[in-house]
Amino acid sequence: MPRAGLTSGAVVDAALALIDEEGPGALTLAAVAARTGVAAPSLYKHIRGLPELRKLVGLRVMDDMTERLGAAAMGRSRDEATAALMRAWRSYVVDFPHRYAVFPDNPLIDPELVDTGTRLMEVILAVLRGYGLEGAEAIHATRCLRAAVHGFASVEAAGGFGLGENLDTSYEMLIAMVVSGLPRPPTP
Amino acid sequence: MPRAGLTSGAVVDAALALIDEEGPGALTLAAVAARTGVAAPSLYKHIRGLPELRKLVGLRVMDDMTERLGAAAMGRSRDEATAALMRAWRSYVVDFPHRYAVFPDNPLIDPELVDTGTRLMEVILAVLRGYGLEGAEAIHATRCLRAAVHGFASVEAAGGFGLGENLDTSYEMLIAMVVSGLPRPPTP
DNA sequence: GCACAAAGCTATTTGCAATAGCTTAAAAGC
DNA sequence: GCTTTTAAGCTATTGCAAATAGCTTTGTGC
Repeated sequence: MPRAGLTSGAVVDAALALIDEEGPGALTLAAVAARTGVAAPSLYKHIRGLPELRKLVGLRVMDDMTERLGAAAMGRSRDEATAALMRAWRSYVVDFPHRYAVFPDNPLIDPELVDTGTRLMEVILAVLRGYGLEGAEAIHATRCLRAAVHGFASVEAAGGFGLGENLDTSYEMLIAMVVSGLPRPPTP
Repeated sequence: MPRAGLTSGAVVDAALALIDEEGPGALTLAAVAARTGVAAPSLYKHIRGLPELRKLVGLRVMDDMTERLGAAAMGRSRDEATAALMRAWRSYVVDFPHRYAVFPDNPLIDPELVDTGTRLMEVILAVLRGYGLEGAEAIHATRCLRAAVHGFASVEAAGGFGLGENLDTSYEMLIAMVVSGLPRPPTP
């Protein structure tokens, strides 16, 4: 029997493809094994089990988002940067609706996620530093931005907005809310 | 063997107690059966299966929240009502953190949830009507409010806010953002 | 060319949801 | 007050997916 040449990265790839195609509920070891052309127990040579696979998938999603958000904020500052960041966040959800559902719940608590989660949070903090926000005020503002953006994204990813009104319009209103609601220390 | 005298309501009660005590992951038919003093297959006399039980639990959570939110908004209007509504929403999460995690993803899409979901949405719409908001603008504003409030609540319920800063302060900032960002037609 | 680590396999166990089909408690009718 | 019937409960069984144990094979390094 020829060797499949799997790596844990390839297992995560297959898991993501599965999630994209059939939703988070389709992520089973049996399905991943079938897709990678291997028997289910063989996966344990690369991952410790389903919980770890979920964690690895979550890490990949966070990394991808960090890259996108960083690119969007790059070269902009203040309101421009905030709006670009928020639009990039949602665009990830629009591009990969199922993937967003496996975004880890508490990346800042779980020790195995805290590094990656912090890196993502740093992108937000960097944008807010453009307003001169530091310390506690920056934390509160980050939480507000995160809550608004994640709330919209998670509802949209779940298909939870019922009525037919344009979602872009709603989101632009949310962006305006956040932007105008950020504390504004005097510009020197 | 004495009869347990179960009803579907009692099954949902047991499910909620389990979720409160051990988290959403602990909701299994086996556990519910043990708690109600009945063999697992007996539960099927009252519920169609685990998916239905989850749905019933979700409905109860939505109903409870609707009651709380309605009571909070009662007798207030405009900014007062909006702030009270938002505080009541979060207070539910603080009181029942695990329960919030089983709040249905898309209550406005699923035909079996749409009535209850609409009733909840009506509470928000009623508050926004106090600003003279109608039609599309009311929909967009409702989505923003919902996104902000649900985003904060779901992150907090999952224990996802890492740093030690005071959460009440963060939330008051979010309330201020939303309140000041709502469209304001001229008061007659 | 051989030794050994790693990648793969089959077989098995465990936990839970779900179905089938039987038994008996309790309420409704006479 | 006895019978009839409905529905609440049971045990036994099936099916599925994760996980573990232990064997086999492939490929690399010496």
